[in-house]
This record gives sequence, structure tokens and C-alpha cells, in this order.
Amino acid sequence: MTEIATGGPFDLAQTLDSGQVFHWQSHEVEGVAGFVGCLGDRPVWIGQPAPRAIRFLGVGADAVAAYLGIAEPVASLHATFPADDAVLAEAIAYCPGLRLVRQPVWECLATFITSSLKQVAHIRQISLTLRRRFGERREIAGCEVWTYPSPAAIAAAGEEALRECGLGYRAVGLHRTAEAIASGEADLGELEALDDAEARAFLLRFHGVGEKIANCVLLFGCGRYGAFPIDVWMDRILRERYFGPRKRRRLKPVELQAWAERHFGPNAGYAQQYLFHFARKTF
DNA sequence: GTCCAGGAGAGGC
DNA sequence: GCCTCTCATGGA
Repeated sequence: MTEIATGGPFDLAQTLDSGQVFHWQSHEVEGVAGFVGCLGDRPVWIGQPAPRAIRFLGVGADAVAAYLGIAEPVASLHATFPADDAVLAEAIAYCPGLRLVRQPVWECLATFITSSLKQVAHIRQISLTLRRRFGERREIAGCEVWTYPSPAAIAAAGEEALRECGLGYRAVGLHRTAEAIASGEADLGELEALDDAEARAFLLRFHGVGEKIANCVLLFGCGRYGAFPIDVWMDRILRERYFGPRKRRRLKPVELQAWAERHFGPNAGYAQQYLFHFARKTF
């Protein structure tokens, strides 16, 4: 059992349940509320015994801090947000301890391919089913957890088996993407060397990956804070809170995307997460 | 039973 | 290029 200080507002429960990541399961250890899951292939328990402290089992402090973005200079990120934005200020005040999680790229890409037109609760269910059927079993704090299946495991499973996991039409995209990566035709390791636009184009080549999912992977898997995914919730809060009734109806999706990236600036994606969580919990 | 969900791709124009 | 339709599934 190790404990580290967060150095700023941090809310573990909000962070792990804000639609970025879909496999953490609530589990108390020694009276401390927390979650079990995997960091890559390592089983982990993470708990929050106090507002500014994180306690964990199964992995090193560096890995936990990197995953949870604990060392992130949140104040300087906020300093890049538009100063006169009352909506964003309201969203941040609603969940000041929310952070962006830095996920393994493949896991993030695969999970968001399965997220298309699905509610968060069902994405969680799909993730768990895929892990239990095709991932590797681990144990931590008396709980069973499963790693996210590798590209090779998903490719070998076949499209039909994926459909049986409740994926529906999403099975095609997940299977084809897994095959492309498992075969070496595509290498996610190349992402790091690319600039944002090139990285987005790289991700868009995969079947089942459009603008929104590519932006989710850039933001949650690659730490590209300028990426701004717009789903139905973001579309709703942006149109309703930032535009009048006439403009709101006329604005095309590409125009809204461009406006958001410009308005929220270089860390637009971080602002996006506060707004998304706020919209989903209060609308 | 109806509506909706962290959308994307194909086809028609 | 833009607009529309379709694609499965389960929770609310």
C-alpha cells in the first residue's frame, strides 16, 4: 500500500466515472473508497482516503500519477481558458477535481470504437464482456479483474464472436482495426512522432473511426489537449449555452467544431471534459 | 412501447 | 462537397 499527495483538487470517483474510461469497478479497501481495474496489464486498486491523497496497490507511484494526471499543472491549464466564459466556470466549479486520464492507446481506440451511439452504462458492459472473454484474468485486493484484450486476441476472436458481446455493427470496425494492428499493417507507436493533424489523419484510416472517436483517442490516449470531441452531449451544451436560438439551429457541426477549438484554445480538450461531465450530470 | 445513446459509412445528389 | 439513411443494442 502506497500513498501520494495530489498537489491540487482531485476527485478519483468523478475522474474514473466521467465517460473517459469504462472498466473501473467500485471496491473498498480497509474502509477507503476506491476502484479496482487494470493499468495496461497490471491489476490495480486505487483509493482516495482524503481530498488531497491517493492510495494504491499493485503498481508504482509513477504509473498511477501518470495515468490519473495527478502531476498535471491544472492551474496553468485553466489559465489558457477564455477568461470571460461563465458556462465553463460553472462546469469547473461543479467538478473541480476532474482530471483527464492518460490511457493506453490501443485500449482507448478499441473502447471508443465500441462506444458509437451507445450510452456510458452499455459501453462499460461491452468493455467488461470483451475483457472477460478475450482478456487475461488478474487478481487484486481480493477481486478479479481482466486486462483489455490485445489486438491479436480481438483479431483471432473473429467478427461473429465480437457480435456475441453485444457490439452490433461496431464489431466490424473493432475487428478490422485489431487485424490491421495485429498484422503490423498499422503501428500505433507511430502516433507519438506525428503532429496533431497528422495523428488525427492516422486514426481516421481505421474503419469505425471518424472525427469524434479520433479526437477521443488523441485526448484520452495521446495527451493531445487541443483535441475536442463533440458528441451529442457536447453538441447540446455548446449550442444551448453559447448561442442564441436562431444561430443554434443554423450552426453546422464543422462550424461548431471550429468555433470550439478556437474559443477554448490550446487546452480545449481539457475544458471539454468539464463541460461534458457537467452536461451529462445536470441536463 | 418509445426514445435515446461519448457516430460512422455508404449512397445519392 | 453536403444531405440523408441505415446500421444493433440495451438503458431510461
